[in-house]
Amino acid sequence: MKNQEIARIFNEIADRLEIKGENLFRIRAYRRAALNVEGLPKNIEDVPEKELVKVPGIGRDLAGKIHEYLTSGKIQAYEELKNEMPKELLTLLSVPSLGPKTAKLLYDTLHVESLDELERLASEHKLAGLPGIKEKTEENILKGLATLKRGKERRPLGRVLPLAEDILGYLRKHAPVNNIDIAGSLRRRKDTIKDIDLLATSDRPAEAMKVFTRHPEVKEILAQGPTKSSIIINADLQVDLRVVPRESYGAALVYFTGSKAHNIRLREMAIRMGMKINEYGISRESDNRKLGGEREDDIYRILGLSYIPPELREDLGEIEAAAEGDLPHLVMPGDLKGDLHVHSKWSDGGNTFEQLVEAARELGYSYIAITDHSRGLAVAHGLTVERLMEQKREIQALNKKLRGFRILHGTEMDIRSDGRLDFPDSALRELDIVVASLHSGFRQSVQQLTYRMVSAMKNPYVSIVAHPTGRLIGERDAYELDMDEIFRVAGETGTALEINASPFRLDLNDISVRRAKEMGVAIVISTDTHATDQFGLMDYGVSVARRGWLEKKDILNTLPTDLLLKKLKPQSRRQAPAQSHR
DNA sequence: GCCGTTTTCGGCCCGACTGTTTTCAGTCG
Repeated sequence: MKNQEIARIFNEIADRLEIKGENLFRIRAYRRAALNVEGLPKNIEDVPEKELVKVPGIGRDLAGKIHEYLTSGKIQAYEELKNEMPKELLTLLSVPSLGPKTAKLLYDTLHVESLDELERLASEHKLAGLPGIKEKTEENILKGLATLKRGKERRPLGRVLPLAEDILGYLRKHAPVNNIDIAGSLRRRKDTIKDIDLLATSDRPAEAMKVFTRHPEVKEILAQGPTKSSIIINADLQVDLRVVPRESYGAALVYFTGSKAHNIRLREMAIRMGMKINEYGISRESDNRKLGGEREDDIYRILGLSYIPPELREDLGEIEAAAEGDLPHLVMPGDLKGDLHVHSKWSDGGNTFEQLVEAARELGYSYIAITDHSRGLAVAHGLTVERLMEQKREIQALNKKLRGFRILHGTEMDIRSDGRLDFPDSALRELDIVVASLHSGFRQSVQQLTYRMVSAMKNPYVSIVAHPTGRLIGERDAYELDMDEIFRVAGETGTALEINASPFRLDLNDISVRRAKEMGVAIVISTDTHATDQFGLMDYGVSVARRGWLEKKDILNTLPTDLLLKKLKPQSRRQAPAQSHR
């Protein structure tokens, strides 16, 4: 998949141009193009050269550069840029408070090109005296370096959201705020989060800020003004609070929810229509008359757009769709009728069937699939065929006692490193549902890994592939897979792909989900629950689905039990299986 | 470098805060 490679190159070109002090709009053009190429729901290699200019933010020049890269593997202009300054210099931009101007200044005057050098010079006070730099700036650079070292990586959504909700609760209780909400990428439910943005209205903003900066978890106050303050909490996470007048709350929510690219598009639209948008509202340019801004919907309505849910606000086609009235009706948490990936005490889960059923019923589900590990996964007490059949009898007996609820009997079957499956077809035939997944050989070649997945999907009994790319956020990258081939075979064989809702997986991710939908692949959202309290993770999976533009109808486990079983492969269980695949 | 209901030139989102500044530049979101 070249989309990411091209996006990375465009971003690096933007970084380099920024340090060179090039035209800011040219730089922005590269960044916007990078975003759009990365978020493109298609493999860029499949886009004909002439169609490239139809991608938003791609004009004749960038289309040429993309074509050049796809055909020759290089971009001449990029190669030339690379010769102008060392790559390490770009790492300076990752230091908070240090931007392109300072990076250029440091490089030009002191030839600083690495973080180590920067740290040495700053701590020896060799920077003070340069134009615009004094002691305080040195201090801030050292602080920024420390922040960077602590690992200011983006954190998994599932780690950050609970922290944000705690702070929100605290402020609701102790600060004089009227409205208060989470904004930023957290509200858009991105899978990783850099900081927490909060937005509030208050009759006593100064006091609200005081309460905020005295939160018991505050480690450091970065900035404190009458309308905006920033703190670092003990979890080493930045939290910003912004206070706006009540009549501006909606406009400010749009503004601080972002994304930046989405906002820029909205503003450009407004300008074309003779209006202006800022965080205080939307107004007419000619006489400055304010047209709206108290409610978020005002902004979209006045621009002639339908309301765009936060998860879609990435400038990846949602504005065009909203203008056409073509936005998807995104799936909602309440649409899910059951969970199709659940572990019990029989393998590495913590609960009995009865406990799992009780917890699932409390969520309003009408089914769960018990999918304990297969024998190959000995560390997780994988089941042998005999145990699997014993489990089947127990589930059948329990199902007879249940009213309005059904346990589906399944397995999370290991796909072995040579592509063979861990259970024979004669065993799989006995199950309601077969979830297949990889647990080993992650470093194999793209061809071998793809072959294993494809082999599994071609088996007539394999209904779902779980956590298809194997990524663990912040710990392990996705396997090297030919995703287009995976999607193609999934569509062809009617195998569903899973959005694993564990916040450390969220796999498939948003971009893949959207691609999968384009290619006609059915999706399920499952929690991979190992203990009853993990059923609640489903909402994270729903967030991914929403960011991937999925509607209720795109997701199999929004169906009632009978329809689900009809849609799941194999569609007719009584038919004799085709020649089994090994 | 992109883009067009001001369309092939001349615009391009906008404001808060900080630190360095006598009025503003840099960074951030």
